[in-house]
Parts: sequence; structure tokens; C-alpha cells
Amino acid sequence: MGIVTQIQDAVSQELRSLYNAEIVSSAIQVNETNPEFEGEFTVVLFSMLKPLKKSPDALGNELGNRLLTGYPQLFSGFNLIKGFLNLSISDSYWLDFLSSSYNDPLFGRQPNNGQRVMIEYSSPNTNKPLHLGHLRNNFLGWSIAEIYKANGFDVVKTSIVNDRGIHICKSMLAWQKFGNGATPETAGLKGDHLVGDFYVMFENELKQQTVPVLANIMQKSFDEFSEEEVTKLRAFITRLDDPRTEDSKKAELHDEIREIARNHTPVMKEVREMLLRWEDGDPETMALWNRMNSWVYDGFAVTYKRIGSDFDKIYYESNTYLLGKDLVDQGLKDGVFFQKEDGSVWIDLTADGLDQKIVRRRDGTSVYITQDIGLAVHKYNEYKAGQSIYVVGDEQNYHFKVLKLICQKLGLPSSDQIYHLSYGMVELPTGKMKSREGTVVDADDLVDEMIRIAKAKTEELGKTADFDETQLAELFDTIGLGALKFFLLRVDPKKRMVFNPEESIEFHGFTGPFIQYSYARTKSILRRELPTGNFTAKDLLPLEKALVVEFEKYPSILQQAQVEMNPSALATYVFKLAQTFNSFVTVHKVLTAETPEKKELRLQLSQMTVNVIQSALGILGIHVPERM
RNA sequence: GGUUCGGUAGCUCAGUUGGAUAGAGCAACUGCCUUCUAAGCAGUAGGUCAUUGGUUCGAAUCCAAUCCGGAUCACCA
Repeated sequence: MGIVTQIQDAVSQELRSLYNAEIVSSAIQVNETNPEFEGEFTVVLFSMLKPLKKSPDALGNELGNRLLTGYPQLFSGFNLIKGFLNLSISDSYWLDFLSSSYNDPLFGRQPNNGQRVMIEYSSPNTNKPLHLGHLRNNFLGWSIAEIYKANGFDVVKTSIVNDRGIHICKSMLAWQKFGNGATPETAGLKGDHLVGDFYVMFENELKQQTVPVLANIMQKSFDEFSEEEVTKLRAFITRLDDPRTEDSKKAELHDEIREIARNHTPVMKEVREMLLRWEDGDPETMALWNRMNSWVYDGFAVTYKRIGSDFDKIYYESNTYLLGKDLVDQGLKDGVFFQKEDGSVWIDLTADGLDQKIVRRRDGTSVYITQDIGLAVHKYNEYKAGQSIYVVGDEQNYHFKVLKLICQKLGLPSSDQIYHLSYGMVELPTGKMKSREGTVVDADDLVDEMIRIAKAKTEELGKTADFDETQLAELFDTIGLGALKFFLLRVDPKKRMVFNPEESIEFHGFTGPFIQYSYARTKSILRRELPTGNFTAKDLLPLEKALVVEFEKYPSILQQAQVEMNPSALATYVFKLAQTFNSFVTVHKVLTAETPEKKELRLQLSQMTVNVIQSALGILGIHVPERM
């Protein structure tokens, strides 16, 4: 049981025996004591004053004395400042805690609780390589999975690969047109990059072909457009010509018009025809699709291996996109859905503050949301997970709100436990990344760059003269990826973040390498000598105590990270711990301590520092170096 | 426009169910390497917590309004 809980229980107990008052222990406010005052924990008394009809001084003194006499093994003193009861914890409590925990590499982790959770993340498209946004997603998803495992959950990591649809056909068509039979081998490129290059080629071709179509539109020649489109276009143009229209609005209108124009280019017609052939199972199209996808998977495998992402189960959209169709019929029967005159099927969510949402097109094909409902059921049938977490960017907030609501209305199992872990976009100083325009930070390039910087910095410091090639390569990997992962995980997931390639990656301060360095330094002490448990210290100096206090928080931080689904809590914590250890170790000698008792104590502190750092960084997916 | 998320130091971010004088890192400036690793430590400076009003013993935190920024509001995924 954590120290805060123990204090709460003790206070609750004493309030009962002193005043016959019932205050549940969880309602008692226990904070860390402000550094300027004596003590480690503070009971905030204000909320109790009224119900107990006590003055702050009277209540504080009575309660403080009772705690002191009733729990001598826990408390060593108290002081009272206004309504704050500052409690000092006895050194023997901290020392007992340390000696029973320092050698436990699993400290902070919970035993299995029998609950299963599915975590879906990464979910790439097979028409382009992974980029910086995917990295945030992968690091988050992987780390959330580890956080759940540490808290005793049984975790199934999944990914849904978006391997079909019009965007895939774009790469395929470009390869047919411009590829000259290129393969990853002949091009000397990773498969995912090769396919991505063709996607960009398609977009360039499309851009060129859009120009004349756009010109026609602006001259109001609407021969090839549907009635609906013509109406829209006329309206847009009228507003564009209106001098009162704001410039920002004009840009939006231009985008709308361009979007329509794009659909009327010859290449878009070709690509739509290709999609139809795919859906018909045309052998030649399927063969090309399979071939190009396999290139992409080979490429992804390399990247995933480098960044340490893995999955227990991978779903492919080409296998799952027809799921959910039966559910539409079921929902119609149950009156959850309704049908419009044209035959399309909808759900009305206006009562829940949302709109009407289509679940089946009039031609009978299903839409994105229907596939997701089907997949949710499929996943449940396969794994019976009580909770299902989707790590997906915040631009899909609306989609997941709708998904959960529909699942609930259909009465699907565990639909109350669908959770969208929504994270913010990673932006560049120049603005948003757009794959269409090629302004993305490629994942492989970024990892290369990080490792290159790690190498340069390490060589500059010159501490690794005796490392061999393999050791060096491993070290650069550890540091480079450690810096990158920590950088992307230290921020609250739901906040969008700016990534400046020039400045963002630091190796000093609140960074992965700082913590790795603290670990390596501590390890160098423990390489010389390990704690034995043979001597028992009697008291703690302030910096020694600060470390133990920090250790004691670890289990509750792990728990908090799970409840909030927030790895950044762990990142902040482990940084603080490393900082505390560094302060301690620059002031106090470990191996040449004043007495054998102090030496043993400090070796235990070092051992536990190493254990907790390794554990916390491990959960963030960051490795630790023995030396750096 | 509707919905929704955000706005904290020059920059990047913490800040627990409302608690004491709002904290880190970077950048700037001072010191500290015959010492278990200076990728470190100690220190200085830097704030109208977007604005206004409210709730109360107490508000960065809760409520309302306003301003600014993002996302979204497809028979795309």
C-alpha cells in the first residue's frame, strides 16, 4: 500500500475515534509538502473544519498528536501552518521500504488482474512509407500497451492495414504508366519508398491534368459535369467574384473547386476503373496489387523492427471491408437504422447532438464506419477483450464518437469500453505535413538522422574508445532512438506538437539521453560494487530521503499513466528521478562513503535508481546503455 | 456557422479530486572537472496562467461570456 493511502487511512481512522466523524479516506487531501516547510506530506484541513466545527489550530494539533502517538513507525513529527498539517515520515519507514524494494526489478508492476484489453495502433496505408506522424502513433500505442501490461492487464496489440481503396490504385496506376517495370531491387529502394514515390508521381500527374479542367470551369464551360456539380460550381464562382468575400474564404472556395476538377481528369477516371477491376477480382490487377503490397510490407517490416513496434494480430482491410454489412440488416430490423427512399441506410444521431450518418450507400456498398463496426465485432469475437483502445489522430474524433455510439445502440458487447486515444498532429515549423505535397518527414530518414547525430555527439565526447563496431552501432541506436521516442512521448498525447528538425532534438535536459546518461553513470558505480544487505543505516540525509520518496511514487505513477492513458506522466517522472539522483551523486560519495552503513544505503539507492529507470524507460520503449 | 480540443516564462512543455510564494528543460548570464562518467551539478534572470465577470476560506484548475488558434461537420478512408 502506498504511503499516501496509509496516511489517508490513518487520518480517517483518527477522525473517527477523536470526533466520531466519518470521512472516507480517499476524500482526505494529502499533498506533498511544499519544500520550504518541514515534512514530506501535508494533510489539508480546510474542508474538514466546518463539519467538525473546529478551528485549524485545534484540529491540527489534536490530529497531529494522535497520528504521532498512534503510528510511531510511520510518523516522526508534525508542524502546523494555517490549515496545513505537515507530517514528517520517520526515517525507519523509508529505510524499511528501501531495503525491501531495492532489489526488485519488477517494483511498481501489478500482478495479473485477468482483464484483457485490445490496443489498435499504427494502422498504415500501403501507398506510402511511414512518416513522423506514424512514429508518434507507434510510440504511443506501443507504450500504452506496456503501461497496461505493467498494471496487470492482458494486452493484445493490433493493427489494421489499410491495403485497399482508391489511394492504393493511384500508386499502382503510376507504376504501370511510369514505372518501366521497376522493383525495389532494380531501383535500390525500400519497397515502401518505391511505392510512395509512385504515389507522388500520380499526384504530380494529377496536378498537371487538373490545370486545364480548372481553366474550363473558370470559363464556365461545364460540359462534363453532373447537374449537382454544376450547381455547386456556379455558386462557388459567384462567391469568388463577390468583392465582399474574404481572402481566406476565397482560398477555401478555390480548394472546393479544385477538388471537383481533380475528379474530372483522365487519370482519375483511369484510377476509378482500376478500383472497379480490383473489386471484380481481375487477375492482372490483383497480381499487381499483391506484388506492390508485398514490397510495402517488406519495407514496413524493416522500419517496425528498427523502431521496436510489433503486433500480436494484424488485420487487413482487404479482408475486413465487407464486415459489418450484416449488422446493417440487423440494425434495420431493430429500428436502430432507417432507410431513405433511394435505398441508402442511415442512423439518426441528432438526439445525441450529432448528425445523421450514412451506414450503407444506395448501391449497397458499405462505408468506412460500417467496416469499423464490423471489425469491432470481429475483434471482440476473436479476443473477447473487455476494453478496446484505438490510437488514432484527433482528426477522427467525430468518427470514433459516432462509432462508439452506433455500437452502443446496436447493443454490441463491450461497446461502452471503446476508447479513442486521440492524439494531436505533429506539425513542422513550416506548418502541417501533407503527403500529397511531399512535405512529410519520413520515418526512416528521421531515424537515420537521429542515429547520425547520436554518433556525432558520442564521438565528440570521446568516451567510447574501447567500444567495438557492434557495441558502437548498438549505442548510437539506443541514444538516437531514445532521444526521438522520449521527445515524442514526453508531451501529453492529446496536444499537438511542433517538431523542428533543427532544434527539437536535444541531448541535454529533459531528454532521453539525459536519463540514459544518468543510468550509465549509476551503472558504473554498481559495476564496482553491489549492495549486500549486510549493513543497516539509521538515518537519511535530505538528498537520500528525496530519492526514496521518489521511488515510492513509482507504482502510483504507473497506475496514473494507465488510467489517463498517458505515457508522458511516466516520462516526467523518470526525468525527475534521474535529476534527483544526479543531485544526490554529485554531493555524496557512494563507494567511499563515511561509514559502511552509508555505503550500503547508497548502493541500495543506486541499485533502485537503476531498476526504476530501466523499468520506466523500458515501458516507454527506450533502451538503456551500460556505458555512454 | 454547429461541435470539439487547446491558449501557462523569449521557445518547448509540466502543473493531480480547487490548496501554501505557479514549476522543468532549452536559449541568456555566473560558478564547479587531480574526484563513483561535466550528455552532469549549483546559481542568476525571465510570469497580467488569453481577457472579463462569477462561485468560496482559497481559482492556472470549476462556471459563464468574449478573443485567438487547431480539428471536424463526405454516399473518402
